[in-house]
Order: sequence, then C-alpha cells, then structure tokens
Amino acid sequence: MKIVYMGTPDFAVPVLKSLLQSEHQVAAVVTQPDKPKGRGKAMQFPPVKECAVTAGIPVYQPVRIKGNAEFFAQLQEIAPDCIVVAAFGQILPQEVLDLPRYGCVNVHASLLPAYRGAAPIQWSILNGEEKTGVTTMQMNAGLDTGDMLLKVEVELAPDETGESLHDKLAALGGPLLLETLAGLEAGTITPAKQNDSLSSYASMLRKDMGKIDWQKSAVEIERLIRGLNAWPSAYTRLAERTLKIWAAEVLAQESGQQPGTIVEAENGRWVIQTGDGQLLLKEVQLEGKKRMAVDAFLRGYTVETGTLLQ
RNA sequence: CGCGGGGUGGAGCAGUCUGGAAGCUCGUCGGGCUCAUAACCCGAAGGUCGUUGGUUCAAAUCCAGCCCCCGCAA
Repeated sequence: MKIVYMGTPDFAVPVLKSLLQSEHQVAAVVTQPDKPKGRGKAMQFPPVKECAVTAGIPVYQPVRIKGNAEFFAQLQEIAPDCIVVAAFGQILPQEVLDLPRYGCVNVHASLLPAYRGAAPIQWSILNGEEKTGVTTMQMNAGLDTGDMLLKVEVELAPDETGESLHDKLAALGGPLLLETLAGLEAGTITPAKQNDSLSSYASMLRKDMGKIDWQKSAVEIERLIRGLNAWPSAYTRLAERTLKIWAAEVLAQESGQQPGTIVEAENGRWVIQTGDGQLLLKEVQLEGKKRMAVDAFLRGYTVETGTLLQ
C-alpha cells in the first residue's frame, strides 16, 4: 500500500520503522512543526522527523491541518491508499479521513474503549491497571472513538514505569499495524464498535501532576512515581528545593506521625509517612544534582528525621 | 546570548565568601575482635581539586575563556 504516516513523539518512531521495513511504501511523513526544546531553547526536530529524514522520506509539518487547503491538495496529489496515525497530536478533519481508500488507521496505546486520549500509557499505571495494550482502529471524527480493528494485550509488571511501558507498547504497535493493514487488504477484519459506556479518557499530563500529596496512600503515591517516570516525574520539596523521586517501595507500617514526615533517614534507608502506609525511597534526585540511589544520597546530605516534605 | 545549581581519591559531599600543609560519611585492601557478620576496633592505599590561561611569594579558593553534568522552562 501507499501510505502517508502521521506521528510526532518517540512512541510513533518504532511504528514508522516497522512500516519502513515492510513491503508498504511510505510516501510521506506528516509531523508537528519543530519547536524550541531543551536547554538553550534550541530548535529540535520531532523524533519522527529525525527518522523520516534519515530514511529520505518527504516530511510535511503543517501548523494546522483543519481548513488547510494547500496541505489537503498535497495529500490528494500523493493519493495514499491509507493514512496511518500514531500519537500525531492533531485532530483530522472529515475530508482527510475520507480521502484514502482504506481510510485512516490509528495505533492507540490502550485497550479501547478505555483510556482514549493523549496519555493512556501513564494513566493505566496511575490507576493501577493489571493489563493494558495496543488497539488499532478505523478513525472517525471523534477523539479515539473509531471502530476497533485489532488488539494486543500486555500485563503490567509490578515495577512498570511510564517509560518501560511506553517502550513495550511502542514495540508492539508496529507488528500490530502491519497485521491490521494486511487484514484490511484481505478483507478479513471485522471492525468492532466501541462501547461508549465503558470508555474513559486519559488527559494530557501536566508538570504539576507530579507534585506528591503525602495525604494520599503509599500505594497511590508509588504508582504516581512509576507512572510519571520518566516524564514529568514525581517530586516533593525538601529544604526549599525540588526533590524528584524516581523509585520507591510501599511499606505497610505506620508511625502515627503527620503525612510527609521523614520517619527514618539512616543506614541507607529513607522512609516517609503517608496518609496510609509508608514509602521507602529508593532513588532520588535533588534539584541541580544527578539522580542517585538513596544510600548514596544520604551519604552526601544530612537529612533530619522528623522533617516534613512539602 | 532564556533563568539557575554544580564539576574535590572508587561513590556522595565539606572546604571557595575571609588565598597559606587535602577533610567528612562510605567503599576498597591489610590486620584485630568474634562461633560468626554487611557489626565493632586498628592501620593502609588511592586525588593533575573539569580544563586552559591570568593575578600572587603562595590558588581547590580570586579573575577570564572553554568543556561537561543537572534543575526550571516543553
């Protein structure tokens, strides 16, 4: 098939690579415009653009697709059999959805209809799901509401982080997509409607979501730490400075002290009281410092027992 | 020129403001104690103080440039 690929972040890269290695022809890649990023605010290509440029594929970066007559004309000229979308970041207008013979296929990192939206991977961890997966669907005008084509399931590991799950699902997306395209061509796939009453929405992550509320239970906080690793990461305040917490463990014990209190900070053990249970910190990072194991951190800093994290 | 913190034996840090013999908590190695130990005691090795240049009788410390790491900012 002749394909136009639309995607932007890291998640979309492995899927594009699978497509490049298949018999399908990727005629063009569409991605979000370059943005200033990182220290120094240097302009940076979206990951998918990096990959496309390396592969020598034409890249289009329309600021806005909806109502963009020029871009639509270019699409018509390319005349793809199918448009594949993975974490693209823009809603496609109906005219684009109707353009390809096989329509537009989306690779979404959840078991639809659960976790529609921008951050399904992290939310599945935050909510303590036992399994998630990847779904391909025939796109329609709604946000992740199209008819489902194929699914693959994955069990969440006990130490699953947003990053590790992201990588797992991204790796599964490519093969699932190829299987989906083959099925569409052969006419062997029966699209299944989503049951809207079972749907849920995974909103975009914001930096301030990482701020730890010590009133919550140790179980919830530990999920927050895993789900928001590696971005935006969970954090608290220690002595007026940001302390990121990269890994922790739930302890089923109580001190009777106020949530957020440091109940132990010696012999490489750093324990915080929460609203329900305690948290054993394993890996942390103080503002301006590198991330490090807790025993290393405690060797360099004096942390007073009884101090309240905020 | 977006704002800010930092680079000191293998790890994490103090010392820098107020120039003047390299320090702390660990780790490593050797010895001791012990039924035994990641515990305790004694001892040892290990450092171009990121780098280049400048000031000075004297620079980890003051000045200038460069390299690297990190927080904010997406």
